[in-house]
Amino acid sequence: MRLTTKGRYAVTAMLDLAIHAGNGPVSLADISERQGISLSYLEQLFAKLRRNELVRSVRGPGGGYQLNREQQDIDVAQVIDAVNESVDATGCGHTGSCQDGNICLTHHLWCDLSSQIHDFLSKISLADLMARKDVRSVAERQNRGHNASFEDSLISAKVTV
Amino acid sequence: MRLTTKGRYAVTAMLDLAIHAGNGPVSLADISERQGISLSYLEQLFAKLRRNELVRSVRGPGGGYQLNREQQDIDVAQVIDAVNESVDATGCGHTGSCQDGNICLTHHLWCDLSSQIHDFLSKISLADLMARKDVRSVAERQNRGHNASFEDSLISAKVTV
DNA sequence: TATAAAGTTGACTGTTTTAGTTGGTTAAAT
DNA sequence: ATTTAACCAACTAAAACAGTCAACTTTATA
Ligand code: FES
Ligand code: FES
Repeated sequence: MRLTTKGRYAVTAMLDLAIHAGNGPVSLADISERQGISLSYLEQLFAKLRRNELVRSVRGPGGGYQLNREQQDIDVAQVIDAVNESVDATGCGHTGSCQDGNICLTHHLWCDLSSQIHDFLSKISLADLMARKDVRSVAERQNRGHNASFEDSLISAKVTV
Repeated sequence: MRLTTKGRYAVTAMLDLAIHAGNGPVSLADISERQGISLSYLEQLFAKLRRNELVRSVRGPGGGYQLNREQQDIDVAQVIDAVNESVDATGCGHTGSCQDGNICLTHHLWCDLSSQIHDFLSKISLADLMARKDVRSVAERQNRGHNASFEDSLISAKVTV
């Protein structure tokens, strides 16, 4: 199993997208600056997120990305799966064959663990994360010194630029 | 976070050790053959397991490794930690500083996930695994064609070779 | 219509980790 | 003395990770 910066970046970026939704599309350049993630790396990640239909893109000036579903309908497991191709703790991809075709001694343990992790992550939506106090305070900090504050972006929702 | 074959091998090997305990020390060569794990790789893993006092070694002919505690006092989390140095899902090592010194947007999420995984794995001991039907049947299969059957090894416990 | 902002794509790179291998050296039992 | 097996250190091939770079397409707007 691998949960590295790739998956973490993806979730962080999606959360950033959720937080700054309402002002039209969010550009990767903005996310890059706010979250400190390489722009080119974000491009790779969003290519996968788009293929998995978690985001949609708007090209051209003023373009960027938007969530393709409601915030409560996107959970963390989906995001990680999209960039990571599975949060699987088994060595056999659930086929039960890492002992020259046979099941190994600990196969069921890793199956259990996998579903444990997946359950936990799939119960957390972007909306849930948005509601957390710690997330909101970090988001506010990140917006200080930028074009718009967090409060602004909440208030000015739907106002065309 | 990383849970790869390294951690899986370690748990599998420890479980093999637990299953074949009672006949005196178990050699890495036996584990290697039964579990299909490279002998040299096992040596590296057991060096770490020994440093973490999960196993003790007996050198010389007839030597090998033994569990250093009761089976119910060794849990899966301890084994993985020993070879992996932490099952940590955060990018900052719990220090809260992967945003140039500051806490990132998703820090708490990864902290929660880390403790979730650790909790799950630390509640499973080698004794628990031994008791599982799927483990016992795999162990029996692995012992067919070898020097001693699983039943034998249970019965002939304490009988010096 | 020209320009610039943005997404899209592919190839490329340095580093780290994995999963080993090779080749020895001790320690203990026969 | 020989054999068995743990111990140890250095090395390696392959993969994954994290990121860069360059070229291209689409589209808003001046
Ligand atoms: S992990 Fe599935 S067979 Fe080993
Ligand atoms: S994961 Fe801890 S600060 Fe980002």
